[in-house]
Amino acid sequence: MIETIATRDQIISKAFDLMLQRGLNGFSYRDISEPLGIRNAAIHYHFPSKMDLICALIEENHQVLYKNTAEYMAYGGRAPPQLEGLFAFTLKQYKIGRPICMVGALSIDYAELPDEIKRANDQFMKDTSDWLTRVLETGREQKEFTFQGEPRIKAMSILATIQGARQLARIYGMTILETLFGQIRLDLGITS
Amino acid sequence: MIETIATRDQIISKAFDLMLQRGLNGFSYRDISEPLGIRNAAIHYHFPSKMDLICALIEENHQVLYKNTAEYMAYGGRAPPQLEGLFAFTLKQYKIGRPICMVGALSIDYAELPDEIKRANDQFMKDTSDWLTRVLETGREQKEFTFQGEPRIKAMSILATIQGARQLARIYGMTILETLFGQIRLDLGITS
DNA sequence: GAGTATACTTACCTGAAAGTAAGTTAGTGA
DNA sequence: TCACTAACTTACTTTCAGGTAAGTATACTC
Repeated sequence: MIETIATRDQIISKAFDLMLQRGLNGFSYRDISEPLGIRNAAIHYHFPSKMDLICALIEENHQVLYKNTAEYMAYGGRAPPQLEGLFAFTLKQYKIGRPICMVGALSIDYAELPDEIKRANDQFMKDTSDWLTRVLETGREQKEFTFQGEPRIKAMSILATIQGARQLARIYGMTILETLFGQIRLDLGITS
Repeated sequence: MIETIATRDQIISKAFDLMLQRGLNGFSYRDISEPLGIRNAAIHYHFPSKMDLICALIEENHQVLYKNTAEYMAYGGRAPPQLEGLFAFTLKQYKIGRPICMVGALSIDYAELPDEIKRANDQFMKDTSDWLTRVLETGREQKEFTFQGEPRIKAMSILATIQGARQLARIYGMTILETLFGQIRLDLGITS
């Protein structure tokens, strides 16, 4: 009994890493079971189908994100440190072997995904862009950021840049992330 | 004999579409052979291994790009229309069922790719970023663009944004592309 | 008209993927 | 202590992936 929860958690942890390294179709049950020293059927016991597993991973993604972003996603305070928190989170994920984000991992097969996963993913995107929109609005009011156009669109643009930067980091390594975060700062008129 | 060239071209054309829809591991020989009414072995005849096919697709990507970009990639002239050419090309590709670019299709498995493919891909990225860097330099000299920092880094940042935008377009549809191109224009101080 | 190369096809192979059904074992509760 | 359940394993199935070997039809060459 006491082992069970640990096994389920180990499966999720391993699958989560694999998903954020290789994407939805880039890993198999074997890639999970072998390193954990269990059988494929043990995974099926906890997650009857692969989609059930993916659903659990999206849930896990929420958990990880909210755990890691609670500090900087808090309302109020200065905007620049909140943006820096997003950059730091992205770099940290890269460093611990999770170079792509869940949205990137899902995007290629998005059309074929079940509605449940789509909804969870859409909610995640909405939460993130809502948060960044508020940060940009706050930063503009506080005269910490300067940018043209609507905060919501600028937020999507920054998220797209980070998405793209993570893809480029597969090719060029981590420095491209730091370089492009620097450009985002410059574009926002952050001088320090 | 006369049919042969057509078959090889049909394989490349079909595989190219599939690659830019589903990525490197998102399609099989069957996905190519069935719609063309040929056998898998016919593909193996023209491309002994899948990697041979991928190499040919990268070559095809060069051809398509240079064919489509000859006008706007020409040296000289005003910078804004050249940038618009890149936006128009990206939108066109999306419309004809090629939502992701070759770099995006390869990036997820980049580490495992043979050196030949890596080199070809790196050269492609270099050509593209060199070109965009020149466009930005020209635009700044002509006082058509305003932006902070080095043109090379700003160019990478724009390419990253487009990459990310294409991913987001899988979820939100084509409008997000146009919206984010609009933001890139605003960020470059293009008012018209 | 015979030989040869090209462009395939048919018929196979091996491996791996997801998934299932039927056992097995250890703890739980009555 | 006996039935029950959770958490597995063993052993299997089906499907599909990439790949190969041997045969065949057509056209091209001498």
